[in-house]
Amino acid sequence: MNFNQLKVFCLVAEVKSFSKAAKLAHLTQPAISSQIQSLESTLGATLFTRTSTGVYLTDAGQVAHHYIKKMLLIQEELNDQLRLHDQYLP
Amino acid sequence: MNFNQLKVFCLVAEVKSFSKAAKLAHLTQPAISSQIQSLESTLGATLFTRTSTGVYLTDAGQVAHHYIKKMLLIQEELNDQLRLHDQYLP
DNA sequence: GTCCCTTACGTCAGTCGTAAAAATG
DNA sequence: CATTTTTACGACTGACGTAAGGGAC
Repeated sequence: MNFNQLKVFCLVAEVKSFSKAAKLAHLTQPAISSQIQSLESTLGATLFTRTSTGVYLTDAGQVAHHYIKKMLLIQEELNDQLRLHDQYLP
Repeated sequence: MNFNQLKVFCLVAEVKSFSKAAKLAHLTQPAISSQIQSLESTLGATLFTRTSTGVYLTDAGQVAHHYIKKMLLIQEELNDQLRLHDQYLP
C-alpha cells in the first residue's frame, strides 16, 4: 500500500469517475483501474461499485475514504513540519 | 512513499539499529539501509545520525516519527474497521 | 457509434539478496 | 579483528502506457 494509491483513490471518490481522475492525475484510465484494483486487493474489500453512469463508493469504500483522508492529511502535516526544519534539503 | 518504509522506519527508531531491525523484519541490512535512504530522500531530510554505537533520530527524524506513528495507527484502524464489514473477503 | 472500465502485453523503475567495501571501536 | 552501515550488481516484482476487449446508453 503506497500513498499514490491513496491519493488516486481519494481523487476517484471525489470525481466519481476513473477517466476523469486519470486526466486530473495525468495518468491513463488503465493505470487508475490498476491502482484501485491493487488497493482493493490489499484491503480485501471492493471500494467502488462500477456503473455505466459513474463509480460510487461502497460502504467499505466510504469507511476507507474516511481513514485514508486522515492519513493523507497527516502526511501533509509531516511535510509542512519538515519544511520548517533545519535538516530540510530543498 | 509506502507503508513498508514507514514500518521499517519506526522499527529502526525503536531498536536504534539497522541490523537488529533487519533481523526483526526478516530482511537484510542492505534492504533496511535502502529503505531508510529512500524515505530520507522523499522526505528531503536526514532522519538518523549513524554512529558506531547505534543510530539515533535527528530532530527531523523525531518529527517524522511522531507523524508516521499516527499514520500507521490509522492504517490499523482502517484494517480493523474493514474486517468488521460485509464486503470483506478473507 | 460513443463512453467508460477492464484485460493483455511489453517496458522501465524500484526493491530485494549476495558479496564486497568502508568506517568505527 | 569484530561489528555495523554503505555500495555494487544481478534478479524479480510492480506500475505505467499502448492496444484491444466487453458492457451500457
